[in-house]
Amino acid sequence: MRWGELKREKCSVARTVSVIGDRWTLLILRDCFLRVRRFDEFEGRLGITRHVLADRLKKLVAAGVLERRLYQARPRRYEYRLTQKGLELHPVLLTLAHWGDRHMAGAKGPPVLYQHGACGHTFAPVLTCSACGERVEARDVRVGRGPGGTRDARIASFEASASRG
Amino acid sequence: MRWGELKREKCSVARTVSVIGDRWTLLILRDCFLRVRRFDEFEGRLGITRHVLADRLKKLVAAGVLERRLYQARPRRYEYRLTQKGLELHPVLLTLAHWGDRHMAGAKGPPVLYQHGACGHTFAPVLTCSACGERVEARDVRVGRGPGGTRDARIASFEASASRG
DNA sequence: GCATCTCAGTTCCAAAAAAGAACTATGTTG
DNA sequence: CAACATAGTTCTTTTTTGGAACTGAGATGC
Repeated sequence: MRWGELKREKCSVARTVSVIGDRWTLLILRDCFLRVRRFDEFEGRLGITRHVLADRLKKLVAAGVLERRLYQARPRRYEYRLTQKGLELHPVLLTLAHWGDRHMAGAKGPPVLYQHGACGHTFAPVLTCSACGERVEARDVRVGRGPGGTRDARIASFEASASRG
Repeated sequence: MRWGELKREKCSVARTVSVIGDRWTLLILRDCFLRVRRFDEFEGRLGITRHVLADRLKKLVAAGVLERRLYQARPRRYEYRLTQKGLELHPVLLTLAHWGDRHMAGAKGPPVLYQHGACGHTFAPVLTCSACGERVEARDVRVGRGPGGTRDARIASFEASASRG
């Protein structure tokens, strides 16, 4: 399977992976959330080749995750900013970072801490259920076929017994 | 930068990406959460080449995300199962899938639905703050240097004003 | 007013990784 | 004994990446 074919898969993970399932893309997005916006700053921070950086930025713009915005007229210079669609990747990056904090950090502890503006506390991200508000555990999630799905031996077709949260 | 160098970066996103930042790896993990465990079933479902599949499984085992377990003695056959470390990637996959549901689904709607066993409802994952329990928004998170971090122009060194949740 | 600098790319070649298909190992089944 | 099953490995071709140099459009320094 090639990159292009992936986005045609009937699976939201596959489709998401077709956009961000690449190590450079994920690191670019990490920096976007740290307010990095310019080509040279991405290059300098990431140690990515200009070639690949240009390619990934182009793909992210095409996917609607970043927008290329003119910030200077003469000479024309562009920067890259997260769109709303891109901003909504925040939970992905945050859970990714949290897993790394838990499982890949050295003896000294996590490299960064996150502070929740609303309450002022340093926090860890917790995934909860939109319906009941309780914490969601891997073992306690059942997967069933949705309206846009096709048959899959691993996915039950439960008659959605319930409302959406 | 090569794959191997990535895990030495002092960033939890980079370190996590060094383990799962690859499209095939993410799709393999998706299937793991659907209880796929055998080489041939991964191959058949994913359309991955055996070569790459063997490589990715080996890396995931080396990273402690999967374990290779003997399930039949003669001939010796192994299957791959999520470890606790691997199970804790569930929030990553769930947020990934949710983003795809919101932004990449076709007109018919999302391909799968998630049911929360505890409450029985179909739900969407919501990221909340471990300290106050409220929803966490991208714009409302500040990043500061943690105990294992080094200087970074983009990361403030806030004197953690608060407890950890 | 020419050389140098800035920033956002593009181009070129060599090296690494992935696709695709066939082959191996170890046994079981008909 | 031939065919089947499962989990890989090996081989060759194609694609992607790394690395470094080059381009273009102006701004700045001397």
